[in-house]
Amino acid sequence: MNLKQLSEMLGLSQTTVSRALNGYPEVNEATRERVLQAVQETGYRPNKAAQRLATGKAGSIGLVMPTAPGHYSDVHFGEFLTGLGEEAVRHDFHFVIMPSDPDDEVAALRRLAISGNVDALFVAYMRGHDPRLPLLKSLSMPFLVHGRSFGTEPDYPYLDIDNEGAFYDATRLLLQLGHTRFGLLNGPEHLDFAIRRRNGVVSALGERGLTLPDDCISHMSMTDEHGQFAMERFLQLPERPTAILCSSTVLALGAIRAVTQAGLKLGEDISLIAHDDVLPHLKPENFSVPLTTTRSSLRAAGVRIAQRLIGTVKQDGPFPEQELWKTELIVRASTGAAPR
Amino acid sequence: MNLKQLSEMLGLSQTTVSRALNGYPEVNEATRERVLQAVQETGYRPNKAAQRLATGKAGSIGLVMPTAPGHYSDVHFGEFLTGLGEEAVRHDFHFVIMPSDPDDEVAALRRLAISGNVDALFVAYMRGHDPRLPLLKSLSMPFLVHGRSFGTEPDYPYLDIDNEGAFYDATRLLLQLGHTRFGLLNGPEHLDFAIRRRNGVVSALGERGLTLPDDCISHMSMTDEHGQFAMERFLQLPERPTAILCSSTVLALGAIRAVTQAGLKLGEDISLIAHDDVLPHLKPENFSVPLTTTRSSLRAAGVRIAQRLIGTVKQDGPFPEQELWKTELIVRASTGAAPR
DNA sequence: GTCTGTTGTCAAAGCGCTTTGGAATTTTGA
DNA sequence: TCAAAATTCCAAAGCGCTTTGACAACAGAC
Repeated sequence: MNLKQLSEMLGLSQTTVSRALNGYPEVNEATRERVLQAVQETGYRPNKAAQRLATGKAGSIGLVMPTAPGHYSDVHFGEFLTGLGEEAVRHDFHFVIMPSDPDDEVAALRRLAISGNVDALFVAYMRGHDPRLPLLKSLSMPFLVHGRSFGTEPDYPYLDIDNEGAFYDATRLLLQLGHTRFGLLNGPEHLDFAIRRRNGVVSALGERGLTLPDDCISHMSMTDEHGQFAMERFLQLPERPTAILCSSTVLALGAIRAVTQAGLKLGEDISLIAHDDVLPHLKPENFSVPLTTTRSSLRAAGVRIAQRLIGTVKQDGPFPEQELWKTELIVRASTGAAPR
Repeated sequence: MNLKQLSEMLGLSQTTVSRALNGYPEVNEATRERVLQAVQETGYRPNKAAQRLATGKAGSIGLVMPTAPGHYSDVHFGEFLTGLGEEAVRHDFHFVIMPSDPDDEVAALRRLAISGNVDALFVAYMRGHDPRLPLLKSLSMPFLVHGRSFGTEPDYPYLDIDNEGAFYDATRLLLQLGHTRFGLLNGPEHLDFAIRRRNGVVSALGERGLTLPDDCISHMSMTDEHGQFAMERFLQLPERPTAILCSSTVLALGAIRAVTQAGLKLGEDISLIAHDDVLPHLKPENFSVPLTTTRSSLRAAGVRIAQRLIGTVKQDGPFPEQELWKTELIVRASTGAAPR
């Protein structure tokens, strides 16, 4: 069943039927009703390829999925993708995913762009001085980045959370509780959010004349395994930290295991604040000691990004080019006064 | 730059240029060279939408990605996807991914099929009596399943590994080593592979007149967390098992942590065999006690599945409809004679 | 010299949709 | 009442590719 057949059936021209379906105003409401009715009955669905050819819009957004030997396809990515997906489905958009070795992302992104299969691009896992940015800017295709790229002029559309502010505030809270020795369990060193979070901590400490020693910073991909391992190292330091900042509740999971196994009490011997991406299977309030967190929903970010991207493609805009979301600092039981 | 312009530039017809590019035999080699040369210079790329419209092929395969509240987007899925991706890139195919709540997969699959964006469908995470199978069969679109569906007539194209055989063999090995009390750390109960693996164990035990008590079977999603937790429970049983079968090296990671923390020695007090999907970040030979495993590369399965699916779409076939891969049983240090 | 077969090329007909530029028809305003 | 404006619809021209059917051009066979 195609447009031609449908329109013949209705005794209308293809034009009118097409317009009725696409919500153009110049078609009589009664006629539109009749068309919609017929669509229901016949199960007509416009041919996507033809639509694409005629409109030049693919109805899809492309993204490169980092996945390669050694790369942990992590829960955070899945959660974010869910948000994107939720919104995409609503607009009958879809994703084209190009899996790629993280070292080859620029090339993968270019392939995706010139493949002609996507209207817009999305990138995440931003690094400092990210090499994908120049490519994206040169591509004359809408794009949106999740996060930012430290060290690059912020003249591109992004959605980010205030990582620096979040960790600055968290650090301040711990300082107010009397802590002086800090540890930071962070994401991979080259990633933008990790850089900014560290800066937040360092800057809050600096205001009190404190520093964050190198052996109290640990960069790693964010699995609970790594969290445990890194925390164990912290605990063996001669002057072990009493206050821990943690880039993910997943890391915190492991870190807390280490704390418990060392016979220490969370919230008493060790205070910990984790960033909470609102992963549905890992609620900070369900930890044996409920976790103090900085919160910002990764899924909500996914939804918003899909909205903006799809809006741009459909020219529904205008959307703000750049958004910086504040995080919430939620105090629970994992933070307490510094032990003396 | 489009076909028309290119052909005018070359003084050839669109037909000839098109044929030259698509490898038709009826075009002079010299002409073909000339065309290829021009393509190089101009950077001409055929418009995908037009190709799709003309050929009716989208050049893409669709899959539903389970991702929802409570669903762990696990490493196994990422690893498999990488294999699919590797092969897809080679053929200039791409994926269309529809994220979906696992409870809504049938609907998601249907949406994907009728979206007109894909030539073929792929499904994984098969369950017993999987409700997607009837849908797929009714859809008149090529599809391929990874795994099988226990309890459904196997009259659909699949690629699976011999899960039952793998766990049967592994159990036999442990029996030969003198073990009599077994534990099984398995994947989610409703999934096909988990069912078959359990059957393999039960059947090998049955031959010796042994059984697998209910409290020695644990079904869970395959994270190391869960592995640790389940193993801890096993260790507290009055008659604790000495031989453990484990559905993933990820589970094994946690299980071994539990074993170690209980002060037991792997390969002496407890023997363990895990199934190894060849996850690049988790090599069984690098475990503190190298792991005895049944091995089958998930990524290789991805590659093969992409091959078959793409081949089917391009009518390159014929491919065998159904493939059952044997696993390798590789003995390392985590298995030893039963303690007495 | 005609006839059959090959080989290399082309014009033109789709593929199924959107959109442009009117053309009918009805409503409005004076 | 009639011209102008608004409303509703249509025919036809693309979008950029593949593929069908036909046609020159040339070779070798008779």
